[in-house]
Amino acid sequence: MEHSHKIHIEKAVKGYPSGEKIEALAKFYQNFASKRRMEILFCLMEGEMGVCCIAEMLSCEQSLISHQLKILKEGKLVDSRREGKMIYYFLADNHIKNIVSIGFEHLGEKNNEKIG
Amino acid sequence: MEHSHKIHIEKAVKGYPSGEKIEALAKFYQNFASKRRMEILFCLMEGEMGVCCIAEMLSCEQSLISHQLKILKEGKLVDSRREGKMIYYFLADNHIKNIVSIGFEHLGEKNNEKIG
DNA sequence: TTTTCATATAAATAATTTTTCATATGTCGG
DNA sequence: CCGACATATGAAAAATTATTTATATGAAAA
Repeated sequence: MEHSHKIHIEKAVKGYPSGEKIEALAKFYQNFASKRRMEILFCLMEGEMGVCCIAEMLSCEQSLISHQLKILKEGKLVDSRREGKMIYYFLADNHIKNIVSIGFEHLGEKNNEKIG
Repeated sequence: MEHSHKIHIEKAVKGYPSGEKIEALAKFYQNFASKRRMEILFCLMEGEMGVCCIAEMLSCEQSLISHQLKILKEGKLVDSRREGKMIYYFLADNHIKNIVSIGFEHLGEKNNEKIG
């Protein structure tokens, strides 16, 4: 569980997946494919946060954030809990953080135009 | 270089990135966020392939494939080389394969509704 | 129970993306 | 050079997604 990802990866790519799987995968990545949602995900990286707080941080309308949170929740990237009137959202699992980070790493490397 | 991704990940997530970086990241993931493009990427997983061959495999128009390949190329996910009249496309680097695979893994785990 | 605050939702509009269709470009064989 | 094939491209149409606006829901406080 602590060894390199490589092993899993090799396995995952074997063969040509079904149309359904490919579609699901594209849909999954769609969640990460908007600036707004990515910003929301970054807000939640440090821990849970209420809707209006997110809206403030990103200086945009509450209903917009609600809409995007709904998408993220349907995609199981985030989950929420209620506490009084407030509803706190949080990342659904560590994978999400990792996936964001791997993209981040990738862009970093591209920008550094690595020589090695 | 062969040890777990974890270390990089932790580092990558520290702090709140600039709007530009977040936008770039979202744009990067956008490449993976369409069924069509994901299919193309899977076509190229095994090796390079010509445009018309991809179009045949995915049974859709050549110009559609060209358009999508252009997007993928601009995003540096793929690159191409000419050989006579044909133009062969291939994945730009291993990262791409890995990112697809990690999403794949993730969906797999979700579907298995892991207990552990 | 009325008001207020936090959030959700529905419907309309705006913006973006995907697909198609027609045509252009580049390469090869003759 | 010409015709045929592989690919690219531009512009219009179709489809999808994001944003706004207005309103609804639900919990708490008065």
